[in-house]
Amino acid sequence: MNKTLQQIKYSQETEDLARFSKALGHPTRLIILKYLSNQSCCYTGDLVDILPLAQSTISQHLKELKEAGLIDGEVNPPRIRYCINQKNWKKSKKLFQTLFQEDFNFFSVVKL
Amino acid sequence: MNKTLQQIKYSQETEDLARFSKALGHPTRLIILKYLSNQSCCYTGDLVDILPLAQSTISQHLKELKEAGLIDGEVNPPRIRYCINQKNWKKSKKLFQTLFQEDFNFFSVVKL
DNA sequence: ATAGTTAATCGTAAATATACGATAAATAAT
DNA sequence: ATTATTTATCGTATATTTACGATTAACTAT
Repeated sequence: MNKTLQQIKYSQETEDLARFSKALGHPTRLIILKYLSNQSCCYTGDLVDILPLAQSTISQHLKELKEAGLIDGEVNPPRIRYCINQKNWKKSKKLFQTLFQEDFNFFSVVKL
Repeated sequence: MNKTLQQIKYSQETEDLARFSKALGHPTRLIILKYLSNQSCCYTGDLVDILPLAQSTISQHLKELKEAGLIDGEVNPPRIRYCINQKNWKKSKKLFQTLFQEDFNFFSVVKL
């Protein structure tokens, strides 16, 4: 007797952590984030110089990081200046810390 | 003048962190891991009872967590006992800590 | 006005992920 | 031996991801 349900309602924390994790789930995006957190900010072109990937591909990765909330893009024509979104970066740091805490109460954190 | 290269060689750390992140990048898998880290171990059936998903879907998620190295499955017929792989769990914890460190040297961590 | 620069977006192809039901395998219980 | 239990795997459909080149948009510089 299998259950069928397309949509599950997860807690906000679980959704957030999954979204952040997913964004971190590609080596190229990790490189971008590490670069950003070191340089504080950069332009798309800086990354195009560093990474052996097409400009459009890098732009796509930046879009995903932006949509996950991990970076911001400030228009500075004709370029766009990308920075880490400090608020969400800290938020994701906290969520990961909670996940890896030695002891936590499952039911206080996990709500389906 | 766009670059074209299908395969990029990332550092082992970057690959590992991306693999762990990707595995964490789905709410259902987060729930499973949180449950496991609380219960220490469980069977597939326990998760089928908790999660409103088909048994085959849960089995698939367990497979992904296993392939990422985050859990182990010990055959205990006809059931399979799943536990967190403590070694890799700690490893991923460390990798995330490094990622979120306030200050680190980009070039000491990131090697393309 | 024209040309150059920067970076997003579009169109597309291939691969991967997510979900399901059905089936199979392996064992335990009757 | 037969039946029940547990869980992986198969087949499949749909959605998403990842990559590319080409194009477009927005601005700068000449």
